[in-house]
This record gives sequence, structure tokens and C-alpha cells, in this order.
Amino acid sequence: MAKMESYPGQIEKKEKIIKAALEIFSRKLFHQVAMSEVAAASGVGKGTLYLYFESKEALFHEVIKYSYNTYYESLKNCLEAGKNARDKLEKVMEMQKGFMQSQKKFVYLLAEEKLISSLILEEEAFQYQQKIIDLVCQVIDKGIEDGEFKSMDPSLAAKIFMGGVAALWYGAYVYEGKEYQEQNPVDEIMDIIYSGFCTESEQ
Amino acid sequence: MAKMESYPGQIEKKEKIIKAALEIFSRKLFHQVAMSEVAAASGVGKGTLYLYFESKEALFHEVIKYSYNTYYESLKNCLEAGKNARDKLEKVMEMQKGFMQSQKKFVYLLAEEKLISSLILEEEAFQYQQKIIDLVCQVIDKGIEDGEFKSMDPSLAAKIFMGGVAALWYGAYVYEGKEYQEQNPVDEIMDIIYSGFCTESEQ
Amino acid sequence: MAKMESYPGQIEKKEKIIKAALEIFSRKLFHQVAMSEVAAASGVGKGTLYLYFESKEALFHEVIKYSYNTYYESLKNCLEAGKNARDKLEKVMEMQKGFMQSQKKFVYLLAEEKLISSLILEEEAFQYQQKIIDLVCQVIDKGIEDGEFKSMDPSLAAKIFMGGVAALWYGAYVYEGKEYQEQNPVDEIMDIIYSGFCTESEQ
Amino acid sequence: MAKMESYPGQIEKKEKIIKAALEIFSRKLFHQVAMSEVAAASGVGKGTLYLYFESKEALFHEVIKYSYNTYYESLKNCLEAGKNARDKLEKVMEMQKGFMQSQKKFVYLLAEEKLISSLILEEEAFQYQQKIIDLVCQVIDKGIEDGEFKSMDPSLAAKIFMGGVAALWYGAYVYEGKEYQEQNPVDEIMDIIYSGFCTESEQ
DNA sequence: AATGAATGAGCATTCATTCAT
DNA sequence: CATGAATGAATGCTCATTCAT
Repeated sequence: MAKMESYPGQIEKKEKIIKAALEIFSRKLFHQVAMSEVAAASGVGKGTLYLYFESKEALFHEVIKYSYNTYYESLKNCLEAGKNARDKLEKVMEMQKGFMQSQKKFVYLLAEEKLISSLILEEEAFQYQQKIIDLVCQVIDKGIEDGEFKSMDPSLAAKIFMGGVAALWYGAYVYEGKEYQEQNPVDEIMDIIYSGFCTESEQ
Repeated sequence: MAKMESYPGQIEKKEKIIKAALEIFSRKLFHQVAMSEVAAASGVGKGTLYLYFESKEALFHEVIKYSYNTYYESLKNCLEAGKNARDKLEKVMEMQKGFMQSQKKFVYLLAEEKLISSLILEEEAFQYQQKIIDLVCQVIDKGIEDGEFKSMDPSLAAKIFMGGVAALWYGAYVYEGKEYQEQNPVDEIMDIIYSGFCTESEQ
Repeated sequence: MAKMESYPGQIEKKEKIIKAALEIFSRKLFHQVAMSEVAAASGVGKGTLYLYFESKEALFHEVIKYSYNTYYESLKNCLEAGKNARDKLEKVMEMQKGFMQSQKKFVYLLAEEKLISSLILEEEAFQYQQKIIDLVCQVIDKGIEDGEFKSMDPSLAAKIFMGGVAALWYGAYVYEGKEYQEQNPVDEIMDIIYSGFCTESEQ
Repeated sequence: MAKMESYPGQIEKKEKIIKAALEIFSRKLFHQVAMSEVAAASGVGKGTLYLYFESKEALFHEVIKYSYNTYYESLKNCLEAGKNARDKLEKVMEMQKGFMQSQKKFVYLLAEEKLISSLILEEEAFQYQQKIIDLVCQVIDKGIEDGEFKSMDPSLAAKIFMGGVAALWYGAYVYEGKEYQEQNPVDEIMDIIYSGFCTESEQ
């Protein structure tokens, strides 16, 4: 850990490797990715990988971390940019739509990562997810405080929101090209989430 | 020629294998599972596996199919049992809560399956997902017709609902034991989905 | 050995298996032939093979024996049919030409058999070869006695004759269809063997 | 991509492997040889084999090629060394006698190679054989031109000669130690081939 | 006697990791 | 620091053989 601290200019090499690895890990399962492939794609020798990462699993671990951070930053930007709670959530939806198209890799990684509990310390994965939910949670909380949202468990709402949205773009990804996805209009989705399923009269 | 005939009267053995495999594939990644392990867990010889399944991938494929069917049946039962649309959806939520606890394996499988598009014909995977969404979609459609739900795109709503719900139990699974999950009270969740995020006054 | 003596009507089954096996062993290497394949081709169950033959190697052994005998009989017929020594040898050549076309399998078997010294007792293989050479040897010996052939080591001559002839049809087989083989005119070949390479004047 | 580059300066290792493999392939059938055995005999790791050869079949293929080349060179040397046609052929006979004793492996390989048409491109095998026959053919042709040999089809004569000779040493090998082989006196054999079977008076 | 479902030993091949250069 | 040749553990799959029916 403390070993490979930070020769300037070495950080870039490490990042170069991570980026190349991300690209590859995103298209294949962990066990289908060969270290030699990562080395080739990074433009370094196979042995070099082991100067920067203790093992294949460690490399994968760092790729996950990197992806989470990237995602987290995007999310934060969205939430900061929005004028009010609803606007913030809408921006998140838009972001994910784009994210899924440009960074589909991430989707894969997240899905697989969930499976590799022996690779990435569960604790850590938990914290990443938690951080993401927390961010949304705060926004919702604020929305409630401001009277924009009704009173509800903000954590629950955050999960439902993120899950619902994820389902839309996840599906859109998986069956990529097969159909619609454009027909997932943010307005309509937002309306469903915002005012719920019930008829107004029933409220 | 007709090598993989599925010996008559041996269906139980085939199912026995599938069930043992499900158990194992759910705890590890595809490539971490050894056929010898599946054989041992099934109580059959290694060679026997190949009497019933052409290859490891074929076995995995059948496990997925089996899981989808199991899930599909559960879902259908829930939706048939419910008195009205809202009740049906609530039953689905309850079911998933239980499903996630008894059949967590399925969660894993689905996640991985998405990644192994070369293993399970994409087309087929698409159809399974579609069938599930369709089932929920029909219920929501009926709900709209009956004036129970407001007018909205039922397919969109179905995806949001399933995604939101999935996020809840998915999370609950992944961080298993770590916390709450009991704190995901169906009532509260249903309320959020049912009447949305917004304050009533805003409607 | 003495175990499976001879139920009438069982001999045919044994022979049926040997013939089917011959056909298959002739087209593939020993290890590429599956017992199940032999069983299917023989029209018997896999287990049945083991009632008649102790093992795959034993079966192969018997196939070799059968082939040698078939060949030996053909050879004997030729040699008996010929009017004089030269005529007898010519008949052998004709026979082999035909043999090679109809029974190419035998060629394969002989070649492989040489390699499987652990399968067929060397001693036995030696005796088969010896019997064949002896047959030719006797004819040559008689030819010498009758003044038809010059005085020479009949065994040596037999080997040269059989080898030379074998080379012709062996090649013809291996490159089958690729070229000539018809251009191997018995007359011409016989002339070379009969009067040798040298110019007459040199004699 | 260019995976099988044949590392520079590693040609010796490649040859070392080929030689060890030759030794082993000569004593057993292709399918009885384990790659681990070849590795052990070569003094390299199992994985290393695959750095130099794409597969077991590819290795076998190269062993055959190597053997043919070795044989071909020996043959060429004999033919170049002889003073005249007859002398050249005698030298070939001597060579094969020795070859068979020191390189008996080759015999095995050739026999098996004929059987594995799927392993070594038939076309290639054909060319090797052809090259060998051609070499002898040329010598015979020259012998005819020079009036040393009578007028005859040189290709036919070459095949008969090579076949006859092969039969002598082939047999000698197979029943190795069992008897004679010394009794195959070059002079006597040559006499038979040279002046043929017939009595001089008959000419 | 005849069968064929079940078995497990056996083997080719891959790939993460090391270490000599 | 960087490399990539060498390694051997690990695993999917085949097939001769057995044995319960």
C-alpha cells in the first residue's frame, strides 16, 4: 500500500493503466480479461503492471474505485447544478441517460463488482453505494424541508429513485439497439416519480 | 447424433443438477465454478453432467432459464392473488422481499447473466425480461383502466416500479446482514410509489 | 481367452463386430475411435462389446488378426493360381493393386499396428509378417529350383519384392487421387524386378 | 496477434523441444504422448511448449518436418558421395541400415504420420515424399543416361528401390534384435536389385 | 446374454505471477 | 524502473469400462 507512493509522472502511468483496464474490464468478465491484454492496451510490459498493482484483483479493485469516483463526481455535479430538488433529480436522470451511452462500461463493472465480494472488500463497496445514495438522500431531504417534496423517508425515496432510473437505462443498455430507449422521456418518467401512480382524485 | 436426448425418467436428475448448480453459480462467478464442484454438489459423477448438459455454458444457460421461470411463476402468483392493482403491486414487493432472502442466488445470476451475452442468447434474455415487465405492465394497464392509477405509460411505470423495488432488495442483499433491510417497510415504499414525491398541495 | 468359446450364432456377432471395427479403425487412429462408435456401427450395445472382447486393445488385436488372415488368404490364392513363379508374383502385384483400392483400410491398420507394440504382442506380429514373407519365399525358392529365377537368397528377394510392391501401392493410396497410380503398370514393374536395373550388356 | 513469433535466439530451445519430442513420439502413438511428458523430457515447463508451438498437433507437425529434413539431408549426402549410380544407391542402402539403427524413431514417425492426415497437411506430406523419390529418381535417370542402367521408368524404379530397401530395414527394426538383420548383406541385395530375379540365360 | 447410464482418470491448454536481465 | 520468457496450477471435457437391470 504505502509502497507505491507517488513519483510524479508515475501517477499518470498508473492512471493510464487503470483507464485501459476499465475499457477492457467493461467489455468482458473478470476472468476473461488477461493481464497481458491489459498490459498491451496500456502500452506497458506485463511485469510493469505488478509494479503498480499487487495483483489482478487489486487492479480490478482500483478500476472499480476509479469508476465509482467518476460516477460520484458526475452525480455531484448534477445535484449541484439543479435549481431545486426536482430539477436536481431531473438532471441526474439526464446524466444517467448519457452516462449509460458513453460509459456503459460502468454499468458492467457495477454489475460484476456486486458479484465479486471476495475481490472488493464488501465494506468498501457498501460505502461507495452508500455515498451515492446519501448524496441523493440529502437532496431529497432538502426537498422535503423546503416543502417541495412531501414528508417521507428520504433514504427510501433515494433508493427507489435511483433504482427506478437505473432500471430504465440498464434495460436500455442491455437490449441496446433493440428498441425504443429514446421513448423513455425524462418528463414522463419524472412525472410518474413525482406525482406517483395514483389518480389525483384518490389522493 | 441425438446425443443430448434428456433421458426419459431422468428429469429429476437433471433438475437435481440444476438446483445444485444454481446454488453454486449464485455464490461465485461463472469462471470460479468448477464442473467437478457442481458434480460433487449434485451427487453425481463429473461425466454425468455431460450426459445432461452439453457444456458448462449450456448448464449455466439452463440454470438461468430455471431461475427466470421460478421467478416468473412467483410473480404471476402475486399478481393473480392481489385484489386490485395496488394490492397486486404490494404483493410483488412482499414477494421480492422474501425471494431475495430465500433465493438470493437469483439476484446474482441475473446480474451475471447480463454480462454473459455470449452465453445466453441475447434475444432470449431480452424475452425473459420482457415477459416479466409485460406481466407488471398488464396489471398497471388494468389499474389505469379501472381508474385506480392515473393515465401514464404503463411500460415506463412497470420499469420504474420493478427497478425501484429491485434496488431495495438488491441493496438489502448485497450488504446482507449489515443493516436495516427490515426498515424497508412495504407500506412506506408503496406510499412513495403510489402518491409520488411531491407534496399533495402541489398536485 | 478360453472363456468366450463359441455359442453358435455368437461367432457371427463377434465377426460382425470385427468387421465394423475394421471399417472404423481403418479410417482413424486407434485413439480416435470410440467404443461407442464401434458399438453403434456393429448394431450392438456398448456393454456387449465387452462380452466378446476384453478391452479396446483386445478388439483391435483381433481386427489386426482378422486383417492379416484376409490378406494371407488372398496372397495364398494368388500364389496358387499362378502358372509359374513369375506369373505368381505378377498375380500378387495385381492383387495388391486391387487390395489397396478395396481394402485400403488394411494398409492403415498395418502401419498403425507396427506402432502399437504394446497392443499386439510383438511376437505375434512378427509371426504374421513372417508367414507372409515365407509364402512368397517359397514361391521364389521354387522359381530358383526350376531355373526360372537365378540363384539368390529367396528370403531377401521376397522382402525386396514385397517392399517394392508395397511402396507402389502404399504411395498410391496415401496420395490417393492426387495422381498417376494407374501409371504403375504391372508389366513395367515386373520387368524392373525381373531383369533388374542394369543394362543387359553389363551382365 | 503475432503470438507464435519464435523468439529470437531461442531457436536452440525450440530445437531442444523438437528433439525431445521426436524421441517420445517415436516410442508411442500420438495420443499416448502427454504434453507434460514432452515438457519434462525437454527440461522446460509445460507452458513453455505453448510459447513455441501452437498446439500438440503443431508440435507433432514440426517433429515430422524435422525428421523429413534430417532424412532428406542424409539421403542427399549419400547420393552426392557416390561415384556412379550404382554406388550411390549402395550408399543409400548403407545409410538406411544405419539410419534405422540410430534413428529408428523416424520409421515410427513416418508410419504414424501417414495416418494423421488431418495433422499434417496431406499436400505437405505428399511433397516430402515426392522430394525424396525425386532425389533417387534423378540419380537413376542419370544412370540410364550414362548407360549404367537400362532404359526404364526412373520414377517407378525409384519407388521400387526405396520400397524394397525400406522393407528390409523396416522389418529389421520392428523385430529388432529378434534376428538376422546383419544377414541383409548390401552386396547381395544390390545384386538382386541390379540384375533382377531372372536367370541370365533368360535375358 | 444384452444394455446403456454412470463414472472418474487423464490430458490439452490457459494465464496470473515471478524473476533474471 | 521495465520487461517478457518461463512456469505450473487449475479446469473443461472425453471415453474406456463397469454394473444394475
